[in-house]
Amino acid sequence: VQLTRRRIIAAAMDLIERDGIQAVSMHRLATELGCGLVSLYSYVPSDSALLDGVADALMSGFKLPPVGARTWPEQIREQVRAFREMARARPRCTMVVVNRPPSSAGMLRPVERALATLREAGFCGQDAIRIIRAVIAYVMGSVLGEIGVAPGLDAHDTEKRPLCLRPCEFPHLTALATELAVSNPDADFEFGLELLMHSLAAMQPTRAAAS
Amino acid sequence: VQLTRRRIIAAAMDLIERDGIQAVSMHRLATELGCGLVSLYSYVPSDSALLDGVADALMSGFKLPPVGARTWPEQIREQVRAFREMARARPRCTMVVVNRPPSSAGMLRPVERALATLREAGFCGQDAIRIIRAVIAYVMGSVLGEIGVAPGLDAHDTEKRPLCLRPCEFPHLTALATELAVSNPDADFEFGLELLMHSLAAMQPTRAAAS
DNA sequence: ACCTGAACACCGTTCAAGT
DNA sequence: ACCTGAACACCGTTCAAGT
Repeated sequence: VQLTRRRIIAAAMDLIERDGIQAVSMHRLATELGCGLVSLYSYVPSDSALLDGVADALMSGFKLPPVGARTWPEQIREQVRAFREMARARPRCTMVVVNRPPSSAGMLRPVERALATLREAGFCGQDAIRIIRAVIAYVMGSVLGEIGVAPGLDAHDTEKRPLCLRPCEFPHLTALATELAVSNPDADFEFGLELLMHSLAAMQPTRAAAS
Repeated sequence: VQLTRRRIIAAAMDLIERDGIQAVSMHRLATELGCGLVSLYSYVPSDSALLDGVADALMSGFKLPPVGARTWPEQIREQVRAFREMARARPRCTMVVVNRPPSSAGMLRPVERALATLREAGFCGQDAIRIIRAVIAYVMGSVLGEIGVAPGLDAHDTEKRPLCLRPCEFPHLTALATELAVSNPDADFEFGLELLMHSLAAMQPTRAAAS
């Protein structure tokens, strides 16, 4: 079985998803792959480069939804939903992406696509960039809140005690405890997405003349 | 000089802000404080608890803007801007907060305040929660994108090469390279915030009857 | 009883010694 | 020339040995 950069990164992704990011290390990865520790360094120059590779691999495997004959707001919505689906399917690997600056072409492909969608809809470059940045911020923050808080993703499975609050200091939070406990991540995500999309739809430029 | 949990966490925050999160460790913290390594463990039970303490201390020090006689949208805006100011003042410590579930009362105080603002404005508990979650997602994502990408915040000062892209594969991104290079974080942040607030203002409930 | 030095099992990375 | 075992300087945490 030949050692490859591809194989190393795939093993790292499996390990991250199985045991958490804390469990990943060069030593562990080497034993997992049954190869010498030092051999890894000829394919992956460092720890940090390994995580860049994981982020790139994950985002490259992320299939953008087909363009089809949809309106631009629906195209944006679909793309954002697809990203969130990936986050739910591979939460721990996605956290690596979220915490890493875009360091490779694979991570920018969805941005390019969104840019194309918005330019085609008639937005100028400046507006398209701003819109994408806002949407990315919302999506990243949602994913962070949704899966970053999930149990076991942090170190040591810290038993999350319910963190009981003094009602006198937190009257509203304690009053809404039951509403806060039952959460519907899908509905919450769609709600915030609609807030953004509703304002964006109102911003839609009048399409220049013909074609 | 008495050793205190307070002093330990303050030293950790200084160290994080000065040398980055990667540089923080129990060993290093002990030498920084001039105390024995093991002494730390009587005040901070673990590595992870230390970071929880940092997150809590930072958020507890975060001064909410006074309520004054503003409208609720302006109150929300001000609170969100205040958080972002803190993020800009202490970027590395803020990244700790962003990557950690709300683990203490200090981190929930701003949420309580926002909940009060929205309830007073006439929103029901469910709506208030959803709104806050959406706003938090946007703010967290913005901060993550804005300061998480900043140089030197990651490990080893990875020389950020400009990541040049092939124009044939990324026509829009390369065409907009100059627009992407000059970024105005304040304006970008406000733009996205207004997208949210604009939709929220349209959602404002008709205030029930009197008083 | 209390505090902590030395120790343990890890980690990323390097380098010289092997083939 | 190439690959890698052993080594180095770290890390979090523990425990028994000191006061």
